[in-house]
Amino acid sequence: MEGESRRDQQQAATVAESRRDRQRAATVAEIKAAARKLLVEGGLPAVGLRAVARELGLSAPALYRYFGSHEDLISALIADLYDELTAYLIQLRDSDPAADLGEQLFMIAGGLRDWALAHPAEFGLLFGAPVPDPLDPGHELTAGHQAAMRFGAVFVELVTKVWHQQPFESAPVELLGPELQAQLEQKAAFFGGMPPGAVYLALTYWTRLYGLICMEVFGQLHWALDDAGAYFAAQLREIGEALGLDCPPAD
Amino acid sequence: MEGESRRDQQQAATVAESRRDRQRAATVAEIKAAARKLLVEGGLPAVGLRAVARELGLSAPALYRYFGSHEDLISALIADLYDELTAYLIQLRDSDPAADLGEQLFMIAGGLRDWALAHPAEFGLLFGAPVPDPLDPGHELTAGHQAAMRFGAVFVELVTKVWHQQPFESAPVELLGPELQAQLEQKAAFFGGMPPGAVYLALTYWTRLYGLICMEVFGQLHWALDDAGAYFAAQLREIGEALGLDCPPAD
DNA sequence: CACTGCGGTGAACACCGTTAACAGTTAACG
DNA sequence: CGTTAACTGTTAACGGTGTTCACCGCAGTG
Repeated sequence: MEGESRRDQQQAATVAESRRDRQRAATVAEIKAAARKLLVEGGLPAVGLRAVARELGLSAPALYRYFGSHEDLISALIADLYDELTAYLIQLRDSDPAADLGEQLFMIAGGLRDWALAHPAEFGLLFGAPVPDPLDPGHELTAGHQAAMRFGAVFVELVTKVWHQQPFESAPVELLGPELQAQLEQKAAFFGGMPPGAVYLALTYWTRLYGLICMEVFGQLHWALDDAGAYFAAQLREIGEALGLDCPPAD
Repeated sequence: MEGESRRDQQQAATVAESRRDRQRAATVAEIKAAARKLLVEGGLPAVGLRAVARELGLSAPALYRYFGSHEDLISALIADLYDELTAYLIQLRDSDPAADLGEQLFMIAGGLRDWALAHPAEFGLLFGAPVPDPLDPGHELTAGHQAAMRFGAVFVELVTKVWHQQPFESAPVELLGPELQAQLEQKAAFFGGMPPGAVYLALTYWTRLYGLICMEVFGQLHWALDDAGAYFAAQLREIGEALGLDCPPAD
């Protein structure tokens, strides 16, 4: 938790970065790169301290100069992966200047699936592991949590932009019920002031997208479908219609 | 892989179960019960060979007389958990003789969620871990796989019964597209001869249910909802409507 | 009876995360 | 400048893991 308090203070006070600091940052990056490589090659259990250390010709205890524990390393890795995924989706979203908001929504949805299928181990680490706690104890925000929020914000922001551009039909009150209505209303600010029925649809979009990708990556769909790609596309069209988007027809 | 070949052959040949065999089966059950207990108390990492052995006053190597490896024990545990979950859902489904098929579908959906929330560690073990392979290599069906099929069959069977009783409106061809249409048609036999558009809806039912429960159990919904119960109920009503069921209104 | 094999043991191997004690380099300060 | 402190690395060691081996006692059987 307090691995290098003094260094952080100094770094916060003076923006100056000495040679030591630069080399240290480089080593940290090298460690995370090695951990990432091991994760890709052998999954999470392959990311051991000794394995990472061996990857850059160090001894295992040396890593404790950079990370407080094995768990800290994994957490840092998770945060990095979130950021990488977020950057990838943003780059994908802005890749086609002619794409409207709806098309952008489709693009990042497909992009998330592509990334998940291309990096199953990383995806499982980010989304398959149980998130420890929301904000119950001292609401200590892990770097991973913050990165996860930045990631989710990409979707939330885009959905709200879609709604503000052309409000889609909200889910009816009879469907939600009073309790859910109240909960959604409470979170309205987070969704750019959308009404509860619209927040519900935005949440549905995310829930279904997450579920689909999870099932496919975790191989939970093999029994029913040989190639889940077409199914994913159809589901995406269905969700898009609910958001008032004109979806491209099935090819 | 071939832990006790001779014993299996003998057991297959003669149904007679000697006292030894009975005691052996009892010990196996005891081991799995201890493993289960440790899983509940401390999650998967708490299920160690030495810990299990300690639970019943044995040495760790003794367990190798009953399970070929730690992984085998976990696999057996997974299979048992699938069977337990399946039994629970069946019992729940048949608990109310007055319930029609649609109500039964709601009951097992809610039952699955309840079980998942009550046993998050077990749920993560069953559905959060990546299923190794569908049937690519020698399609060696693990006991866990078979148990998983029995579990899934409960849902498939009930959905098909619902459809045969009162066919719900199939998803339109334009939504599916030719490729998905062909894939679904191929799997029609598995779904009791339902048309592709109906199989698609049945699959959607399962996909959304899985995604919802996964997200909630893995804590991936905390940022948006304080209590996911109401959201789950609304989603269930929405899915039920797609299956032509008259859903109870939100309370 | 002798014999076979099952169920158990403790010792040992290789690995893991982690800590402690120690040494060399490097930056900072009087 | 020299002294000192911090930083970065080492090796040794502790307790933990899954796993294998050699051994041993006892039940069941020919």
